[in-house]
Amino acid sequence: MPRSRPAASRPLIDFEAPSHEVAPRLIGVTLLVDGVGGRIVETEAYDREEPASHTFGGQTPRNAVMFGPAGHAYVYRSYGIHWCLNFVCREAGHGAGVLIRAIEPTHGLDRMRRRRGLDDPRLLCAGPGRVGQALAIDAGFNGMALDAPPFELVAAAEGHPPLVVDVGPRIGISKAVELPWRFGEKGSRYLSKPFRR
DNA sequence: ATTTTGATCTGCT
DNA sequence: GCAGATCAAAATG
Repeated sequence: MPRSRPAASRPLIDFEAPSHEVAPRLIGVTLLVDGVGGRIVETEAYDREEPASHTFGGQTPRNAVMFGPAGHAYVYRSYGIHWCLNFVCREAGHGAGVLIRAIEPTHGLDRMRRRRGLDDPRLLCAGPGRVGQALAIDAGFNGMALDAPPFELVAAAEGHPPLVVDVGPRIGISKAVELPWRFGEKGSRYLSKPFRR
């Protein structure tokens, strides 16, 4: 009698899917970089077909990784200051990804506090630039595979009550504002901004 | 409580 | 030149 296949033998997330489908599935998943991180509580989807995406105008040196295979990290510099982390989605050549916007810190709080120069856990990873600083992301992570160290993704534990995902418009963009491609854990105190309705 | 400003990178016009 | 998938400190009401 074959026993059921261990969950670890199957990829945790199918990144070869549209980013607006991958983004909500990432909510509740634990993201660790060198053992530091926590539960993803906020994401945004971006896609080549849509003008808010870095890939909208085609491939450039900066966004080249997003045109590569899914399941890799796309890291970009935001406003000249911050490093932001994305997960590449869809088939190679498409140009789609999910921006990691906020994390509920659970692992390596001390290291995150040192990197951020802050104590309040609610401010450690509440925003894409803050996530980058807390996890010590920089250009060297661009293009790295997400299924190998230093990255680690851990499935969400089944919660009681079960996890509910809020949906809304993306933040900080001026084009394609109508797309409801921001996702977050309902009621989380670790979001970059609350969800309205 | 809301607005402004500085940080100063990347790609487009 | 300038706008942008941002954040924090400073100025202002």
